[in-house]
Amino acid sequence: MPQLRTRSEQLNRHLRAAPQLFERLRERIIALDLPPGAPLSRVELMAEFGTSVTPIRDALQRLAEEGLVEIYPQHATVVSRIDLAQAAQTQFLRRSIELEIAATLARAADHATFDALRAILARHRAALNDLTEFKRLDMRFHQAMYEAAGVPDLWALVRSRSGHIDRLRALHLPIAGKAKAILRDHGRILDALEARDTAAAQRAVHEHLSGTLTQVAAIAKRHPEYVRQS
Amino acid sequence: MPQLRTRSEQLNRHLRAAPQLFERLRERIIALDLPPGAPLSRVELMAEFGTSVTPIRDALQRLAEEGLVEIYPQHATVVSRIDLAQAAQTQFLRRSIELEIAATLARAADHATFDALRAILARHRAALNDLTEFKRLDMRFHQAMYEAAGVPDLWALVRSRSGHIDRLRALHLPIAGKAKAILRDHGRILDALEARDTAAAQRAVHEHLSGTLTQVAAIAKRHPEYVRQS
DNA sequence: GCTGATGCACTAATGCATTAGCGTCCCGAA
DNA sequence: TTCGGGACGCTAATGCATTAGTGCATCAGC
Repeated sequence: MPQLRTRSEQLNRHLRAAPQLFERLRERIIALDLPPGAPLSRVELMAEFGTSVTPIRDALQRLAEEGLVEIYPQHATVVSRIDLAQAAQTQFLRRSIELEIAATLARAADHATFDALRAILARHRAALNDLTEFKRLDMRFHQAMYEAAGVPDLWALVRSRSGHIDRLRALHLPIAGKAKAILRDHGRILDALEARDTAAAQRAVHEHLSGTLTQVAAIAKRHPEYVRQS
Repeated sequence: MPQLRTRSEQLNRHLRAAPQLFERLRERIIALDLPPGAPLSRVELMAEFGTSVTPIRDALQRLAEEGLVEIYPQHATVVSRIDLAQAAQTQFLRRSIELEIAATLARAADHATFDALRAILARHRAALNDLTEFKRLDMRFHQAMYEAAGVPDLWALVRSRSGHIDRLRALHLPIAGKAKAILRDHGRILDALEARDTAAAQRAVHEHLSGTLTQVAAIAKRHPEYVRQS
């Protein structure tokens, strides 16, 4: 993780062009506002953001490292198609980490940790009808487990690799009862952790993270132009 | 993972300046040829590699994303100190993934996979006295497991995050019998996988990956100037 | 008269703008 | 169907603006 060293760097970070461009483009790609296959013309981006090519190049290179854009040197830069293999590997990654986090917390988490997680879960339950807040607290719950297990950077890692999965989620149809299932899963995980039952906690994590990508086949058929043929 | 699209890109990739600079600098940092704290002056690098600042800037930014250099804007760019917290998190990451890989392979690997792993292990045993080949085959064994489990990109991910650990390894004293312990561990893992004994395979993986960072405290005391004070 | 602090100017290094060079793809003609 | 020319746009080079750190000079206080 690049840390912020000086006070002025903290102030300037949001003034620097390239990171801002990266974030804004990333959001638009993940929201499918920039759909897979869309060309990313540097001259258009120059006009839109009022910068020169250098910050744009930097942002596009970072996006390419996350797999969200593909740069064909000397030819073009386009939004990448959704790579189901990459999405599956990221899901494997996340499941691996969170299973191990569950084992760690079941063994060694203290009361303050459980209190913090319960507090998040309570707020999460209260946000059942506020979709953006619900999503935020969903992530917050997982992030808190990463931090409690001493691996906060791995949360950032998983997030940074989730571009393809996030785009699949954006194509998901809203499923009735999905939110309640999430709350139920989080509650089960927490109960098992507090009971120091490693196996139960891992089962709950496994189940929680297995349901996410059930519709992929249907999505791939509904939007073949969005999915990489491989 | 950025994939190579066109034939000529594959050819030119090794001609492009920035990736070459990145690789060479990375090797020198990991080998401690460029020790923590060493300044990376653009003008010196320009003179040394015969390019302009743009490829150098690209390479340094990629190194910064991997945590191997720290860029203080308008001031300096230096090789980062070894971050023990980051190293521990990377080790957690690797252990998490390989435990899950072990579960996957114990459940579903076929004979061809085991044959391939046994072949690598045999060559590995034969390379007991060739250090560089031994290290190469060590990595090859793990990489083969990632590939067999269907997550080849996660191997690249772990590798790319291993900079701090690799530098710790470079400071390790050679331990008598270390190589034989590695071979024994790999053999145990493979035996358990072939016996479809998930628990035993995971125990073997856990033990194999636990011994790596035993000397950290001693190293931090021997080379305090190399380690980030946190 | 001496010591310490404050302020200003200078140096150095990065981010960004601008420009040149060159490879790739497309399209039309043979 | 194949080959060549041209447009497109990505990489690299060069120059400029901004900013952090440093050192010296000046001034106030003892």
